[in-house]
Amino acid sequence: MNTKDLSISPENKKREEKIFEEICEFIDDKKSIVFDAGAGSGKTYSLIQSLKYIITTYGKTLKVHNQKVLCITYTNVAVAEIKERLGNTSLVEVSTIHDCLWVIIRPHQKQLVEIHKIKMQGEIEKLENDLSTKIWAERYRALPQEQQEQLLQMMNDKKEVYYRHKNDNAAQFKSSLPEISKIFSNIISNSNNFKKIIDSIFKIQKYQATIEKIAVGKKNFNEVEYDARFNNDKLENMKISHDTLLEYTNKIVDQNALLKQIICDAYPFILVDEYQDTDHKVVQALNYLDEYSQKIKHDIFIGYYGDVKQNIYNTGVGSDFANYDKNLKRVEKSFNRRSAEEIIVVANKIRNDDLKQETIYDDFPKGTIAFYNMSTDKQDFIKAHIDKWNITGENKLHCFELTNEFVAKQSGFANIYDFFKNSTWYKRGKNYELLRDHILSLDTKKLGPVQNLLFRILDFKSKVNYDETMVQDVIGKAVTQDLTISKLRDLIGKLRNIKGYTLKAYIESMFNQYHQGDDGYDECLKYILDSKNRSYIEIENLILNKLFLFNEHDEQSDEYLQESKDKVIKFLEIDINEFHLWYDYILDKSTSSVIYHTYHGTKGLEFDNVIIFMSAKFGKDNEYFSRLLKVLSLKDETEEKDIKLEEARNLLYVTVTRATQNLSILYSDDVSDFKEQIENVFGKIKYEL
DNA sequence: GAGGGGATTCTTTTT
DNA sequence: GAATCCCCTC
Repeated sequence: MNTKDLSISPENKKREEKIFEEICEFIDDKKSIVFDAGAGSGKTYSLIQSLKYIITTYGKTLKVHNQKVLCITYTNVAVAEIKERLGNTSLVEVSTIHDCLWVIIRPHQKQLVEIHKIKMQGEIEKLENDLSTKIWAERYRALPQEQQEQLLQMMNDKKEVYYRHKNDNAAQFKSSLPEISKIFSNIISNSNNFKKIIDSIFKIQKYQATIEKIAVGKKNFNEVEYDARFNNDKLENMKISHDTLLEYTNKIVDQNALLKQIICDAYPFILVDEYQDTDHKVVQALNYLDEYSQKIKHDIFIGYYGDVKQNIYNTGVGSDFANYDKNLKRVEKSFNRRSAEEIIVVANKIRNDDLKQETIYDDFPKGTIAFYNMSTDKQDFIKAHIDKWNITGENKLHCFELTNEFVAKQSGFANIYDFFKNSTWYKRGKNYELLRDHILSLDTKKLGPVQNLLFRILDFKSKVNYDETMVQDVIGKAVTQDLTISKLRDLIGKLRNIKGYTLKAYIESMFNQYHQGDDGYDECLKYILDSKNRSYIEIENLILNKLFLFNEHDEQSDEYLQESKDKVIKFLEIDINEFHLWYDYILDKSTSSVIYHTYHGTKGLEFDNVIIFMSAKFGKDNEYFSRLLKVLSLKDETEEKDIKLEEARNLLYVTVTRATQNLSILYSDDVSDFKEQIENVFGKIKYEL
């Protein structure tokens, strides 16, 4: 939808300007605000506008005092977008919350280490408490003291064996620890509980040792480090992750008056993008700052830009925001610049607060919205809509699914997804959580190691015939020695000669032409693969090792070995077109006229034609959406704040407001209990196409 | 048929 | 890593 040609009445223009003026006044008065703007209202535009106003009005003063405007966002993508839209300026520091906080607190190592110590002491207490209260530690508790100590001693001796066999099946695990199985048969009989107990004890030991090392001032233990790469703390190694960074910041800012003053002096203007997604702790820390700045009469301006109803992750403050600073001034923007009237009306009903949007345009084309309830085949449903909405490669259809697995499968690479999902590595413990990022992340840096290798090959394959810069890149990096023109031509010919209808064939073809000492070809392979492997079988083994035989200590049975090998070969023999679809998905450049997304992944985006596939359940919750539909049109949920309900409502709001022109929802489960509720919001339910 | 223990199965997203 | 499913034993 191109909104450039649409017209806005002078009256609406004036009203919109007035909202901006209101913000400017609060900026001038250093009165902190929360700017609530619904979906499609141009919230980011207002944020940029505010930043520009601050620069033009206060730029000189800021420069003189060596001060800056701080703009914090939730994601790196948002940082990039704001930087681009804002243009070049040294007066504004745009950064993610975590980066920014770390820069601020990092120099205060003395205090940080102290906080870190207290944190570990707290963790030890928690673990000890678990051991003395939790059911899984019942049998450990029942042991007399000296036996507990004996177990501890024995396990410390067997530490290596323990970790080596921890992931074996229960019988094997037990037999790897024969003495324990004999003396402590009662405890180890439930191996899962046993592991929990031992892990807790080991963790306590580690923390105690680290506290000790801090006390004696051991090298490497006088500094806390923030490691953004992992999601878990490694407290014993003085490493913290995202959440703990916020926790420490919160403590340090609260405790340290001087630091508060330094921040207030350095950043008299702080703008927070998508405030509803920021963590409780961040809002709390900012709150401390605001209060403190008033106390010392160095008023600062904090602007929270966002929309409570678009809080779809349970990590953000969301509607709890209202509980923090009751003195915030509220600015609302109720114009919509995105969608057709029909969609705005429904969206207004879904968000059950008092923010009601209206279109800013006089002549936005008519749209459609429909709620279907039937158990039709999804493909038939899509086909019907392709006709109805004149879907083509230019006018695409965007379908929303709840899970990544569905998206992957609908997008045409089910076999690839299933291969990784069913591999041993991704089934092991917490690795399961990495599956999504490793296969589907649009940020190629986040792909798994195997996926990354395949991606490199596919990237080369897709570019070698069309993209001269790619070829030059490969060749350029590759050829250190001088090649004659004819040899260079040979080399390019060879690279373009790599072919195959499966990855297996393609990789084989890649190595078939390889002879040691080949002019440049070896260097090319090195550049493409970023590995030393120079035969198909080595690649096959690499995948096998990463996904099935990763634990070098494991002695695997022959059957397991054979089975795994077969899986890898079958994987590499998948039609290469499936890999192309995967590749296109990763790069977000699918040529298909039907594109799939997860609900959550569409946040911030907009599409002309949208189908939302919905069912009662989501994840482990069998009534995730049916529960919401039951009360959909009811104004008040105040009886008691229902977090799950709120989350589902926000998610529905976000998805519905993505559509600009045409929207159909297909709900596939029974609606007989809440027909009226649905029809109050979406109009008559349709039972056939 | 109860309960103990093992195996299998999962949601979304970001830092 | 927690919840649930599933199987075995008494």
